[in-house]
Amino acid sequence: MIDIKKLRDEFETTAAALARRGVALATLEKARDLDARRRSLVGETENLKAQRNAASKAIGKIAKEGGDIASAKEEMRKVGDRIAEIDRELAAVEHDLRETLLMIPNIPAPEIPTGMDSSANVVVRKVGEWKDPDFKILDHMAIGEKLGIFDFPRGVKLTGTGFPIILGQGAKLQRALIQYMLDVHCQTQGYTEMLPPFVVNSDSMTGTGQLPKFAEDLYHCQIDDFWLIPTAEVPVTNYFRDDMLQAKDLPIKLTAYTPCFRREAGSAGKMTRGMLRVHQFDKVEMVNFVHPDTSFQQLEILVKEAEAVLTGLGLHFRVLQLCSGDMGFSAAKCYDLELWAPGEQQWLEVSSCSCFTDYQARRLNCRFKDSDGKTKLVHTLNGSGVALPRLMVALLEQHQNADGSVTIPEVLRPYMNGQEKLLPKA
RNA sequence: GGAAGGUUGGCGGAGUGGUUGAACGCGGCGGUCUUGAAAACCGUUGACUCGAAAGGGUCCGGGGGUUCGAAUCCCUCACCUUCCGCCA
Repeated sequence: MIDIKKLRDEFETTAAALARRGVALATLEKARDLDARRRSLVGETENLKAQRNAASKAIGKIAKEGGDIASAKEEMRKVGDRIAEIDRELAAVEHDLRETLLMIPNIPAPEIPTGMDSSANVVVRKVGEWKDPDFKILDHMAIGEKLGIFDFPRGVKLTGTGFPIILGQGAKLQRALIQYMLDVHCQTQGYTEMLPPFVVNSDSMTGTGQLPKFAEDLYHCQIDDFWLIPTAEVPVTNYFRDDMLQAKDLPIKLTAYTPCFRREAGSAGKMTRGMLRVHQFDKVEMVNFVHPDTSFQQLEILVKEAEAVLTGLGLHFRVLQLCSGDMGFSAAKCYDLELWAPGEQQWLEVSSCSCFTDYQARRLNCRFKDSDGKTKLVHTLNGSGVALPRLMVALLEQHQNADGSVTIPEVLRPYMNGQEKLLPKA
């Protein structure tokens, strides 16, 4: 949620900044007007309450002295009725205002490029290198077939399309990758591991911004009003919802492995081949709670932390800075990491690292006591570190050999009983 | 699932209808002392919100109710603890 004071005091500049993300002026004007109405009602009801409080105090005194309080009580009852009336209207206005504010995305950082879609994103750097080998490159589906590590048809039988089954040495590789990534984050980057619930309530989904706007992308358990998490960001970030942190504890860096569940309602037919876009996948996520003065610096660090995973695996990738229109709803600034998939001949997004400034924290009501004694909102960041299916795709395709085997990166071998290659089935 | 008790500020913990926004302790902040630190002592210290300010309002797990007036009484929901039942 953006700061309503920004709309109050700096309407023009805020509107201009949000226009870069395609926010309609009318929405902002509605919020501004509701805010004005709200403040006027607050003034009215508070005056009456002050009056009532004073009168009640006096009534108490008179009653103690045995005086007559009947008429005063009657008068205050009327005041009470009026207060209730105003408060009802106030509650309605506040509800509308909140709903409106929840539909407004974060204000983009000034330095990010303007654009409505991915075509305006900027390649910041490429890391590692890729040279096509002198044998015919296979895509991950063909490699998976040779290795016998995927079963898509039976995934459809069990659940439906988009729920692949990973088998044997593939499953083992997946498990090794998860453990490797968590160890990188926890042992060398100062993270604390968390194993959170994979199902959360509506308050949590609202805290991180999935609700109310993106309900159709989520799986919902109606009976309990629970939601399957689309990313570990949801439970991990909500860990500190309605919390008061201390300045000396910041930054707090948490990482979690979880499965992620996404309906991908708007993406039917797009890039649905194999493992490229699925409804359930595994991911390791990093979440930072930081001091507001350091958040954009921390974002640069966070990107490097995600990159370290890919570099360690010897993979070629690029770093994109997203333009205003391509960023997630809550982000002020965002980098994507994309792995090269030679078999697909395309770049695959495996990580998105975002700085949310105070946008999430305001929704979450996550504050901290600064060293100057003031209470402030923390800034939150998160980044994938990283998503597994596409990592698996790129790894298979980049590390494939002429004989159909796939070389296992050295850093993973300790997690795979020393195994050096994935071997084709006999 | 059944029964009983509980939920108060950053933390612990008083408080059962009228100067209680809340005693007391811890922690935090400022100071005295000290070469420095610790200890001790003194002072200070809730959040949110309206207001230019003065000042006002709201908040004692969530929601609703009674009352002129509720942390205090009633209803309801959630959570925690203990006991019983069931179960991986």
